[in-house]
Amino acid sequence: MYVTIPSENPCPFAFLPLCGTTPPQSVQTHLKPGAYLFYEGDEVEWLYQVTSGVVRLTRLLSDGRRQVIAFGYPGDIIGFPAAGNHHTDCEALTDTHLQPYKRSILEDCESDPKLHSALMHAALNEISAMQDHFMMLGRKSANEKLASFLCVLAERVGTVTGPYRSVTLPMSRSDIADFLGLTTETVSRTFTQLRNSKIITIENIHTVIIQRPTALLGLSQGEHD
Amino acid sequence: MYVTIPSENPCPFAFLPLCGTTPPQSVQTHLKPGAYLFYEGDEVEWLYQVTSGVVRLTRLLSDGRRQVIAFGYPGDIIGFPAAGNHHTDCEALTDTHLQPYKRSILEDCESDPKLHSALMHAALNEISAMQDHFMMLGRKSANEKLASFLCVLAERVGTVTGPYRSVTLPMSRSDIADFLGLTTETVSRTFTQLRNSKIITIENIHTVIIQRPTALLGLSQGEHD
DNA sequence: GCCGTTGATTGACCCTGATCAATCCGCCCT
DNA sequence: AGGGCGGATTGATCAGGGTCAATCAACGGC
Repeated sequence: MYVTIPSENPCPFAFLPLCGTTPPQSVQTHLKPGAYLFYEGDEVEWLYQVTSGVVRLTRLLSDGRRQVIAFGYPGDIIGFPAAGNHHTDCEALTDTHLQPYKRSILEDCESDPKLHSALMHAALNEISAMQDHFMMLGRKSANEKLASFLCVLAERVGTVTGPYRSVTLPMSRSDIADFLGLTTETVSRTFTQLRNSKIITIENIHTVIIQRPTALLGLSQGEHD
Repeated sequence: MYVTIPSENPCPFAFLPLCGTTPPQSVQTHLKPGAYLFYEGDEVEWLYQVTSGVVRLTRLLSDGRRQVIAFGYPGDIIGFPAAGNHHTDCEALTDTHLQPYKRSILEDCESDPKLHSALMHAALNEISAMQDHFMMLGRKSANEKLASFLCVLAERVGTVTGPYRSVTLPMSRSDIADFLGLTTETVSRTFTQLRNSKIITIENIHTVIIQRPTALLGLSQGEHD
């Protein structure tokens, strides 16, 4: 999941299970929180579609700076190889179930052309979503970043609670910070600001209720206050 | 071209012409500086490999903020579709020659499996390079950004002039700024800093000579001064 | 050759968000 | 219940880079 440009009526996200084959015994298809699925540099044998739960993809700089590349939500395909290797670490944030696909399906379009094509489209959509994310990282303020993040999450995985929509945040504040190119302190302060302006309420540390979705959307697009 | 993590001995960039077929008459394969190849929202009919010259891919926010998504240098494939459409504008910065490939080759792996596979790999490499670029946009200082940018360019398209390596910058300062998530003023000041510390000399506005490549590389990785 | 235009550079100042540090809170353990 | 731990919040301060504005330089047109 990337922070793409949110809109009032985005095309509804389509969770498309690519394939219903039963996974081979040899592959991990369930992860407990904190478990790693792969590390940067590992050879790619499998791609995965997240079927439930959330994973986090990260990349590290030698001096310890970290960038969260993406969060993997149900429907997302993760593990695209470059030169045959993983270029991020992948850790489960919650109990996660995965549907594995052999990497060879990317290279070989004979054996399962339909799946091959589906993975190709997933890769192309990935590129487009990442382009939107560039805009967010390079050009948006802290306010806009967090507002955009919450909008996208609400759209993707928000649940309706009474008259409002609530969002569960399985990741830590520093995960959010490293995703948006901020510090944990700034993320925390920005949450507080949003709470003070009554745009959100913070039910608990992992649950946010969006009180004024239109205001949040406005903020995400650069309107002030 | 993205700003990937530079290293002392990067794998040499391979300019792989994907295919030698003569282009169909109907497609633009040559662009003059300032000419647009496509706009955001256009339907994708063709992908292109840049064979000579440089193009610029941009995305605009409704309020005018701009992000340069990538520069297209010889060897780069541009025009990957998402939902069938272009998601950036593409303008030529110099005289540019292009090798077009029918978009259908992405969807259909029957007619030209080799080319299909080559385009798939280009898309996968694109994803990986973009991940590196995330790190740069989200986590690097202005100094590091510009140093990284120059390192990558020197590696990719630098030419040897006497004992030094020089780089041609066909794009404007504000193109560089919008690529790195900075302002033109900051880009300009950072160039001046690099010049003052004798790491580069600025031959003219579009040509930089790298006097101390190791120092530049160090800066790009976060060493101070 | 001279101006006008456009992009680049430089300067002065300010503001957002980083940094450093001090609680605070929730949770687990005994 | 009490204590300890890690993450979150809040506060105080600072600085990197943005903003606004004033030259400067290159180039094209006449």
